[in-house]
Amino acid sequence: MSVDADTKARGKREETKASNRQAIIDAARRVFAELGYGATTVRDIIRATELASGTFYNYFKSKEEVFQALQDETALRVRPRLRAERVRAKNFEEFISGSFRTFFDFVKNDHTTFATMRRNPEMQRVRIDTPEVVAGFDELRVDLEIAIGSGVMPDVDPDLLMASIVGVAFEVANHMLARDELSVDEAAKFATALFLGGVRALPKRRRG
Amino acid sequence: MSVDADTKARGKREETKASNRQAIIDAARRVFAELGYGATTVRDIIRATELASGTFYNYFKSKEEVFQALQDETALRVRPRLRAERVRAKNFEEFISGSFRTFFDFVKNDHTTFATMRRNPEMQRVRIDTPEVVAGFDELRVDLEIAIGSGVMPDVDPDLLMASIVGVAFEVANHMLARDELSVDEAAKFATALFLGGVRALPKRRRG
Amino acid sequence: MSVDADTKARGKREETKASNRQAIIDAARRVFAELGYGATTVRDIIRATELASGTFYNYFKSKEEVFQALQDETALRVRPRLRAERVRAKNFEEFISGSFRTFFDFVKNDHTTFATMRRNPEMQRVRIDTPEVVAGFDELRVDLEIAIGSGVMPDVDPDLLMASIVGVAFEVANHMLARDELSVDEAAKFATALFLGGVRALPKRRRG
Amino acid sequence: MSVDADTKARGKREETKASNRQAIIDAARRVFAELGYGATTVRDIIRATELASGTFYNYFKSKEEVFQALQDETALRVRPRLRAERVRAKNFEEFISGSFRTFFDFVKNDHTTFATMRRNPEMQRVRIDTPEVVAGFDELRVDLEIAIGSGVMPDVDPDLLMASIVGVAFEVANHMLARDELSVDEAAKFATALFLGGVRALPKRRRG
DNA sequence: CATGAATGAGAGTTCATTCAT
DNA sequence: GATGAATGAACTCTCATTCAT
Repeated sequence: MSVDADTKARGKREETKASNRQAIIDAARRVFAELGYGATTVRDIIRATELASGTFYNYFKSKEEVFQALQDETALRVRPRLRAERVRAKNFEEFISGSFRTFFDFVKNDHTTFATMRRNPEMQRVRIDTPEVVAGFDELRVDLEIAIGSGVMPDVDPDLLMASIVGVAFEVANHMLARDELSVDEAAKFATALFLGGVRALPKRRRG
Repeated sequence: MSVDADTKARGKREETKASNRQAIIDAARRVFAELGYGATTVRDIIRATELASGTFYNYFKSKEEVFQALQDETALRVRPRLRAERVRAKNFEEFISGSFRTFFDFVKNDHTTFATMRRNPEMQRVRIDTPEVVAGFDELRVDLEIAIGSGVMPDVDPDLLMASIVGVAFEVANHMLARDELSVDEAAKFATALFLGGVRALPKRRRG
Repeated sequence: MSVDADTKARGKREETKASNRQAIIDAARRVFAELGYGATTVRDIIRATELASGTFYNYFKSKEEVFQALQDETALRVRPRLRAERVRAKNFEEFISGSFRTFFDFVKNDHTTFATMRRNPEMQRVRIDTPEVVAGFDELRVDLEIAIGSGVMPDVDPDLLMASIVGVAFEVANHMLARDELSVDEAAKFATALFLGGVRALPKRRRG
Repeated sequence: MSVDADTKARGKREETKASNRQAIIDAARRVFAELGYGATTVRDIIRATELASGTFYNYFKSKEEVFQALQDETALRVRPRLRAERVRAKNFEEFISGSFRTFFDFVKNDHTTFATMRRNPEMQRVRIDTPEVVAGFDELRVDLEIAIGSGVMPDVDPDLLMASIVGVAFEVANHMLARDELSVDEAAKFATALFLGGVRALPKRRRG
């Protein structure tokens, strides 16, 4: 067998492998969105693929692991966009406005993923933040600290500001999905105005 | 056996009946806080009481139901306080500041319940909102609408404002629990300032 | 409900409980005998009872545990008989002869149990000694030591003598079951003669 | 590439083929010794080699088959030694003494194999005799019959004598491994004396 | 012939729920 | 109304085996 053939063989194998992994993640995304995290079983996920039950375990150890992979994948898809937006920002308004607009845009267009975080059959809203998601929060906090350091923003508590932005982002996104007539633009304008007006009024940090 | 004893016995029994229900709820609160909602089983809950497994079903139909009862109990404990605070408010500042202060105060002192929303064994943050909790959000929205109607507050979108308040409240509460040195007072001051400053800047509602 | 009724209720319950446990052990005995230890699954055992699958786990944690219970039950049934025989013995001949006869008798009449130790579908012989069985070996060793101490038997190594008796007992029993024409009496006579003749020739113990 | 290299490659390949089989058997021996027969899976065995899972099936059909191959290999290593010892024997004493000594010697020095028969995770002793091992027993029986035929030994039941010898051999070997201070020599002396003394006392065979 | 991912039967086990006591 | 064992559907996961590469 020539090197070429070998390479091709390897290529085919790894291709299948990657596509199977993706198939499982995609199925998981759909099923989580439909049933909610708690009610979903590993069986539900494989049933939603064309793979055999055992195959799931070649890729993930458990429901938790595939969920995490799913959240991480999502986070890794949004985070660069958000970062780019913040880096490009020339002032605080652009920083805030770009962030919210990008996030709401993503939520509107990647409905399924975000829905996972929201619904289950018992009508309870569930939100789970995986480490990768939390890392995205952290990135925001760091950028806020930089903005404070460079004088673009007043010296407020970056932790609490980050928390507030995240809280507003998720809750408003939720309402946007629930109320169809609310556009990305309106949602972003609302959240941006709240923070532009609010930040000026925030207490300056104690120096510890 | 005297009539007194009989009466006492009857009284005792009804007391037991009520206290069994409470015992289950209390056990559920502890177990949910320890294991997280998803990992908790009905068995775990009864094991944490002195009752037999069958007894559970004299009071609740399922894990979902007891969880709901638990959340409802909590919500019913906070909601009147929050309502009272808002009713007593003579202006928008008192409205906002009283709400946040009351909520953060509750979170700090009723740690366990709020923890349920945060912990699970995989270090992920989980938040579940039951209908009763959502009803509390609704109450806030209604009060916001009243405040807008009476001119105490500018005519902003009450849905989005409510969502923002809720988002900030939960996220900042989370940070308060994570960062021990952050006091209820500081947290409340931060959130209050954000909204006092922010609301003025919010876009006025379109008339539809 | 009167105390009587209470007692009766309790009685019925515990009766069922005990009989279920016994039903599982009996089924296990049959199934192990037929399939051998290795090939037997917990499911095979419950299928051989009229109980539901989950019920098994109210009584035993695993195949190992039920097997042990089974072996122990057996050992506890034979050991007293063997002990009685040895205690009744007025000399070494009666000691040995009574032991072998009792053991072979038991094997012949409790065919099923002993078979468990012998066959599995791959034609391999399997023997598993649980702690309770080993305890029976120990009892024999202690009785041998007593016999040596009282001068009834020469001062040979009781460990090795016990091991030899056990080895001969199991192997000869095996052959007795394989060869139908071999009677308990013949088997016992053979083994007894071997040890009566052999013990005299054994090396005396080194004094350490 | 020269003819030499080609030849070498071919030789290497066949060598590999043979050595793969041996590698599997060796791995099986180690794994069985560690986990016991029942708990060992084919996966455990291949994991203990450097081969891929599919490769296993080029050499063996199942766990049973590799176990059998392993036992056979072992039996084939001991049986010729035992046979040689018995053939060389000039009288009954040498016959018996040589057999036990050889067996105990083997057990002491090939610890691992014998351990398979003894250990399992639950502290129970397990003994499994494969057909090849049983064939070794048979060889002994045939040699006993020859010895009887040639008048070297009294006319006792060769089946039962063989069974007794095997029983004593395995049990005493077990004790030898458990009690470190017991030497091969002492064990062999004990077993030999038992049978030398015992055989004289054994009942003569009925003529059927 | 080696590889190692896919397969899917089936083992072990859990658990909400029922129901005789 | 309390009890707790029985139930059995359904889940998680393993593993021998196959087969495309």
